[in-house]
Amino acid sequence: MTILDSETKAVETPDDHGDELRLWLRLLTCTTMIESEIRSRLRERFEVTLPRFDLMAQLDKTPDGMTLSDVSKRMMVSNGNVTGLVERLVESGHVDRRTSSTDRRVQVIRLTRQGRAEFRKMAAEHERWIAEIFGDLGSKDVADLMKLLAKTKASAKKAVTARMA
Amino acid sequence: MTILDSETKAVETPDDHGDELRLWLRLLTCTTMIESEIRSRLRERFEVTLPRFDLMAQLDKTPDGMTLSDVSKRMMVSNGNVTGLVERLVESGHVDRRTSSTDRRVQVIRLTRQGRAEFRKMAAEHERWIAEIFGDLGSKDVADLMKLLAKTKASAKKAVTARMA
DNA sequence: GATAATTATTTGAAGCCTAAAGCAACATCC
DNA sequence: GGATGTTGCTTTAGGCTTCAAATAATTATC
Repeated sequence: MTILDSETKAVETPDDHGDELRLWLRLLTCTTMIESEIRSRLRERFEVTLPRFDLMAQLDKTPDGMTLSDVSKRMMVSNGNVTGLVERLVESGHVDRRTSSTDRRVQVIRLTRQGRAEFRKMAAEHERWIAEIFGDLGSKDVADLMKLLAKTKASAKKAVTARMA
Repeated sequence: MTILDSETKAVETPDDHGDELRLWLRLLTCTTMIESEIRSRLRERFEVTLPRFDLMAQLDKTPDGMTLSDVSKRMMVSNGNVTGLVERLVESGHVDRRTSSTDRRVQVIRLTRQGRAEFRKMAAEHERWIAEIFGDLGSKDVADLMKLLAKTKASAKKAVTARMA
């Protein structure tokens, strides 16, 4: 709802937040579209799900392994979620899980040799897919988007923190 | 990996797609953070989930009701998913479901009076939350982001279409 | 060293989501 | 008007996700 002020210039009412809402919907649509495309391709080409791929990506960065809690924090998902995810990856032979020798509560997980080899192949293709998907953006677009999203992220983080306080 | 060309200007190797990958991760992080904040608030304040809220938003726009297939298309989720979602909303009294009089295969769903009243309250707060979350962005930022995301969406859509062909 | 508090993980209940198979009702075509 | 195909929806099996409760092991406290 816009009104015209005395100088006949469009002015928004104090509590019109339609622009932000539209921005949010567009952001969501965009992300969802890309994410579902990535899911489809991972499934078609490698018969792997995105959560599994993400978990393997974390493990690929830490050859010495991680504890389940580490994974949970890094991926920002619940502990119980990681338990099940790891269970299935152990099942399929991609991940090795063993109890820590110094603390018997702790499970240390690593990629198996096969898991690492497969992941590397997937990651390489994945990177090409992303490049293709963002292909029509020039390098200035990419830089601008990075900046604006950084600002958005900071703004969102502030709102999250404010609510928690 | 960047190299320096004869004029000492940074140039990227042909197949370096790191920037796009970083952009994608930032986009994903940003969206996920906002989405999970919205989920939390909906749950805390109204004890409602995001999928339910989204479905009610669709129904609020069509007072004459929609068929399950309509909902499925609009929300871009599977038919089976909608069946379950609607089941729970009927259960909680927010949605009314009845078989079409002209085609006994078709289920027409609408918001109940109570469902509509509750949704309106939720939607108003939701809009304020979004405004708060994007609060640090100026109106130029918002406009720029809209434009860049439109471009991104178009680029992604092209990649999706190309794969399907 | 026993008790209490903390930490790491698992389990269970519930919801969300998909793909694929199945069922019922409608539409078409001869 | 009966066989064939299509459409709308539900069901099933499986995976992902959370929260909360339970277990087990370690650390801190006295």
